[in-house]
Parts: sequence; C-alpha cells; structure tokens
Amino acid sequence: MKEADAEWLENYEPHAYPPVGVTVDLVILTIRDKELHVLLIERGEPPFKGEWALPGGFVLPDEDLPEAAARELREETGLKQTDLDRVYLDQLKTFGKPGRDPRPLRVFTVAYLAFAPQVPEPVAGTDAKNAAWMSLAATRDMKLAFDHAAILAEGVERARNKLEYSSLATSFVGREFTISELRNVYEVVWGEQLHPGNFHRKVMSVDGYVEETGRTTERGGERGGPRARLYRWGGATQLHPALLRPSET
Amino acid sequence: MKEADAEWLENYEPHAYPPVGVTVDLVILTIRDKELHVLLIERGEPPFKGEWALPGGFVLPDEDLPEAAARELREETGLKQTDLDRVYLDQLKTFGKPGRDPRPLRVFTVAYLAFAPQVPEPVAGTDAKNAAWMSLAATRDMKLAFDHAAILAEGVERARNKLEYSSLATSFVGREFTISELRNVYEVVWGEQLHPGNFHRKVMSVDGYVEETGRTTERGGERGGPRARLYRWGGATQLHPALLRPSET
DNA sequence: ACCGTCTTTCTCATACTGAGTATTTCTGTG
DNA sequence: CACAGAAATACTCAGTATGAGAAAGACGGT
Repeated sequence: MKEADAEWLENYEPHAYPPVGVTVDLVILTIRDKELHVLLIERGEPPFKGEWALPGGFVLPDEDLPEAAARELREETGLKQTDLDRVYLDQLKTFGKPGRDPRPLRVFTVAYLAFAPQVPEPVAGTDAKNAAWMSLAATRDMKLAFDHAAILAEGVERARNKLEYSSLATSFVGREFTISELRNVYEVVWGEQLHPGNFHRKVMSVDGYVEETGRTTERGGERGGPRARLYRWGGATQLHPALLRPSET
Repeated sequence: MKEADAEWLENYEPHAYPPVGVTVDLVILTIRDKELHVLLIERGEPPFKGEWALPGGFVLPDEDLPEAAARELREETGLKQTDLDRVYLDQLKTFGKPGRDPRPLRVFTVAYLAFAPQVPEPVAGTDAKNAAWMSLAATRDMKLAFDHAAILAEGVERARNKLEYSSLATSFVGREFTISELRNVYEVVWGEQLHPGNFHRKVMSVDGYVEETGRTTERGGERGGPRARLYRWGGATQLHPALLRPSET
C-alpha cells in the first residue's frame, strides 16, 4: 500500500456512515412429482417472523460470497458433500432497494441460484421454524417475506434460459439417467411438451452432453415400454449447438 | 409489520456488527478506432491514489442500485440525457471477497456493465484526477486498483455473449447506421472477421433487428465502394434466431 | 394374450449456415 | 478521365439442423 493510503486510513471513521448489511439468499430449485419446487423456510425470528422466505443469512466477516452461499446451501438442505459437488450454484443478482428490509439497517442481498438433484427432506436451520419444498404453483398464491417473490421470479427465469445453453439439466437428475428423465427436466422447467424423437436425436448429437454407461434401467416404465439406456453427464458445460425452446421460435 | 417485529426492533443494535459498505463500479465499453475501449479513472483519493480503476462509488443511503449505477454513469461520462437513453446498463455481478478493499471496512461492490455509443471525451469527476478511454489491449499491461481487473474481464466476457442473443450491438453505433458499421461492432468485440454477405443476410432475416430509413450515407467508404443504406434499430431486444459467433461452432 | 406405453430409430420436407462468387457503385490515383 | 481497388448487396450451392410424423420393438398391467 502507498504511504498516502496509510495516512488516510488513520483518519478514517467507519461508524460515520449509516449502517449497512449484506446477506445471501438462495433460490434452490428441484423437481418433485413432475413439478418445479423451491425450498422455502418459515422464519423463526423477526422481521417477518412466521412468514415464508427464501433461505439465506448474513455474510460472515471473513467469508467470501460464494462461501456464504455454499454454507447456507449446506445448512438449509442437509445435503451430503458427495451430492453437493453436483449441485449447480451460481450468483443470480443483487437486490438493494432502500426499505426492502424493515430493520434500521440497509440490507443488500446477493441472490444465488441452485439446482438440487434428488429430494432430501429439508432441515429446519437455527433461525427457521420450518422448511419445505413448495411447488412453484403454490408460491404464486403466497406472499413471501421481503422482496423474495421478485427474487424467486428472477431465479426461475434464469433457470429457463440456462437450460438452453448449458448442461445444467443434469444437475436435476441422478448421476445416471435416461434420456427421457433428462427430457422430463426440460419439460417441467419450460412447462411444455417436447418431441421425444427429436429431443433424443438432439441430445445425442451435442458433443459431450451425455455418454453411455452401457447399462439400462432394471425395468421399463411404470406403464410399459422397454428398458431405457442409462447415460451419465459427458463433461461439457456449454451446449453447442444450443437446445432452444420451441416456444421461442 | 407484525407486533413481534416491532418489539424486536427496539433491541436491535446496528453498530454491534462490523462495518460494511456497498459500492457500484461500472465497466463502460465503447468502440474507438476499431478497438474496444473501457472508461478508466485515475484515483484522486486513497486507497490506491494515483492508480487506474473502474469508475464507481458508494451507494447513497436512499438510492437503489440501478439509480446509483445511472448516477455514476452520468457523472463519469458527461453523456447528455438523449444519449443516456440509448445506453445499455445492466447489473453484471457482485464482488465481496474479504480484503478486496484495504480500508477497515468490508466493501462489497455491485458491478454494472454499460455500452456507450459515440465517444464523448470523459470528464474527471470529483474524486478522480483524470479519466480516459483505454483500449482493452492497453489494460492488459496495467495493474488496476482493487480487483477491477477481474471485474473488467467478467464484463468483457458478458459483452461477447450478449451480442449473440440481444440487439445490444446497436448501443455501440449511432442512431442510424449501416450494416457494415454493425458488423464492425461484432468484429471488434469478438475479435474476428465475419463474412460480409452472410452477416448481411442474417441481420436482415432476424425479425425486428433493423428497419430501413430509406436513406443512404452521403458518400461511399474512404477507400471506395457504393453508398450504404442507413438503418435504425427495429425494436427487438432478443434476437431470434441468435447471431452465433463462428469460433464457437 | 392383448393393449397401450415408452424407447429408439427413420424419413422427409423445410430452414439455416458457411463459403464462394457476381454485380454494381464508389474513391483515390495517375 | 480512365482505371484499380474496395465495399455494399445479392445470389448460388452444398452441408447441416430442425419439426413433424411414423415405425419397430420391448415391456407392464390387466
């Protein structure tokens, strides 16, 4: 550091500024019963005690933002490390409108978006009364705490776009999956039916999206059909060419 | 607000938390002399006094994040309102690694990305000694203050991607432009030559990207060629289908 | 045993893409 | 003032991707 900086530091008075806080909030999405679900917690502490909110909390003094998001993800989902490795977790957007938090402290929140595979039952954390996977349809009828409804909407929108250009859909399924399980992810997130034949051809033609395991499911679908081949993720993160949603054409 | 919240508020002590600050920093890109340039300022105050940095500053107490970014953009570029309307300005990413700011205050910065059209000479603001458009090539040899090199890299990467799916390239050119001026934007940002014929066909085929004005340039190119037709932006913000960069195919 | 479902593969018409070429209009130079 | 070089626009053609439909099997439930 320069000498001028050192001199300036001595006269610096942090508490002269109005108090500010920074939190991370998580939009954690998963698929249950062919519907998109989000993890919500019932707040056990004020503000908004008793109301439903996205999981999140203050960033600790020595913690970087991705660390804080990963910690909250661990605390709120109870996922094991092996599963956590496969979870997509990326920064979504930061919200800081004055008054979005009623406390006498200006709170900015850095929202993160996560996609979880299987469905461990959620764990109520220290400051949460209760935690639950809520279907997106259900959330539209509830009033979420803070500006979390807007954050959730932003997260869902981002998820829909991410599916087109990234291999993110594999984060929603198990380590080994069938092509129709993968297709189901797209159908649920986009909310529209896809042509099974064309989807199959497309996925197989994108280099590095999936690779064959050589095995098949133990039995066919519940209502019939042959055993499906099992694939695993092929290592590609970007899809070339992209898997565009039909409705946007 | 619930009663429980009100009770809780009385016991709340903001200054018990370590001090935190939030700034906005801007990656403002433009094209000069067929090269991508970024607006940098020479810091007039510690920390990093005398070093080059992205323009930015603290978010004011009653200001939302987009307002703070717009204010900084106005202050630093001196653009007039009519020009500002056409500037693309959107949130990029938030950075908050402990220690990224040497002050005894944890500073998070919300980075914004802006694309400016013509090239007004920059204006030195209150806490800036000097301001200048720097070519990207030049910035690679300089050490920027804070973690601004990483923020800049993130902004450039985002810009390259945005060109593919949005009509953003029109923010870099004047209100009326020729197809080859538009092509030049893509070539400069992507750093590769495009096929003039194919680019022309593609731009004309994307619905709502450009619309004819019926006029042409006053004279041909400096080294010959016919007068080019003038177009204006056609109103579309998303491009369907996208204009993919050739190198990624 | 049979019906309906599901996976996987084909076919075919249409659309889009990259590469190359042609035509015409202009600028700058001798 | 003719000419070379350059640029704007249009056209061609082969290769590839896409949407829609259909077919061939494999399997579960009844």
